[in-house]
Amino acid sequence: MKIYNTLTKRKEEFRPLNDNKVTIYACGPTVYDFFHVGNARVFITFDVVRNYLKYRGYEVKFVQNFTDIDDKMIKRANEEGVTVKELGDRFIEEYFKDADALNIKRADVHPRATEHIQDIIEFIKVLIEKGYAYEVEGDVYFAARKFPGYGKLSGQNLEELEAGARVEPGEKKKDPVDFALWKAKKPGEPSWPSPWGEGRPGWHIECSVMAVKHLGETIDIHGGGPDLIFPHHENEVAQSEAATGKPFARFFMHVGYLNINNEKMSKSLGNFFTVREILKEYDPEVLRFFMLSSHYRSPINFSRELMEQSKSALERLYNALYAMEHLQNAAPERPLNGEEEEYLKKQLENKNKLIDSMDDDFNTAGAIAVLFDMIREFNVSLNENSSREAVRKTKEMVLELGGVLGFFSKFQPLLLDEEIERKIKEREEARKAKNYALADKIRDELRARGIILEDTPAGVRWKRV
RNA sequence: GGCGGCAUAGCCAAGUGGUAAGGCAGAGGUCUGCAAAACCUUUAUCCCCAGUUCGAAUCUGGGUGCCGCCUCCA
Repeated sequence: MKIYNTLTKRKEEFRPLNDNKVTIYACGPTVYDFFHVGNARVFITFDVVRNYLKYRGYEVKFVQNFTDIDDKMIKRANEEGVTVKELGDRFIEEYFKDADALNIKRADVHPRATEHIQDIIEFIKVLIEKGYAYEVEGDVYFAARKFPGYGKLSGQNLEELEAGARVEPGEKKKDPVDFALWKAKKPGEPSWPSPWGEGRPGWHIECSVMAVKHLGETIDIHGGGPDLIFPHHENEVAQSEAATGKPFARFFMHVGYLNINNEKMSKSLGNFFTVREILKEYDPEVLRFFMLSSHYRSPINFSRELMEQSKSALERLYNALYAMEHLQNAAPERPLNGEEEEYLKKQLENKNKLIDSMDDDFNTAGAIAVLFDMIREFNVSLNENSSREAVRKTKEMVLELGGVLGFFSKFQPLLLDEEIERKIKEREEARKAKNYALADKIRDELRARGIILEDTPAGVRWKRV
């Protein structure tokens, strides 16, 4: 399979470093607030990457961190009158609520920066020993110029960077392009003891340290949002490779921006949506569908109109699934006939098409299109006279492939409620007796309870809203 | 100023040399007690210009437009 690598700016054939084991580190959220739809895009993308690699037979170890100490954390904690620790605990909990709703599976490890302070200190010590970092009055900086490959990820060179770089008041860098590994304590900030005095880690160092600790010195895939390319990932590469002398990440994957009205989402523009807000109005799976209906590297525009489109499209998929469920009960149990053999062969070709799409740098948009091809094929080819076997196999296939994309989590094929079952029968009686007033009343009643009835030539069929 | 990306139907979106997938919306039709679902039909020469080629949405050059990074940001 091929993956686009930000390091080389090309699609490259992906092979893990160690036989079939894949290590992935994705930069997670800073836990000072609910996460927004832009974050969600990254999390959903990596969820699919991970699912798909597993589906293709790889053994995946996936790590996603929580940044729980930085300027934003400190600022927000002060505003809310809580400790940084309390703030982090709270929004990690909230992260999981939203992530679970979106059917984003837990990482194998969710390391927190504050739980790796000792590792961070050790790492910085190594950098100082090797001459890549220096201490100034309790701060420690990485000397970017000492690392020969600095700029290779973002395609910047030091001269250009220097022109745009700035030195914050209070910073004691020797060179504007240097960046902080350790920051001396300021009044009112949480701090930890270190060889350079009380202080806290800089932002970039945590990811290097935690990636190396949990996944090893060279990881297969590293990624995150597009704005992490520079400086975050650039700095990670420099630190890590300076310390270990080994390539840090073999593949860098960066997700495209999620824009609002074609503009980058930002708080100052007031076009900022948290997932929590969106989920009040839309099913989480609609949001996931929306995200995956474009390629992960393309910028996408978030809007209500597009959410509505996604909602309708997803519904078409679910309709087919419920139709399969219905046929699986209604269709006769008998061996496949020639036509059905042919049909399944076509569906198998579709499945391979879907895999080809995904093999090509996780082309989820292409994969979704194939899903629609599959259900059209089903709608056209199978009915209540078809072999149950053909229906069952179709359903398994669609569920399996949709599952890789994280869809169909709310597909509930069983009608568990006896009362509803009774109502459906009652309505059938009424219809036979041409008592349509009663029949429609029952249908409305059930609709209000989330069950939609559809009359088909093969009898009544139901689905959930 | 430096670096990079994008431009495909009303909307969204695949396709990166062989004659335009898929979804949403619209129109017409079939089926139907009604409704829904489904199916059928219908809607594009791919921003513009020039070039390479037997052949280009796909490659090259130029132009136009939009966006992003270079500073905390997913």
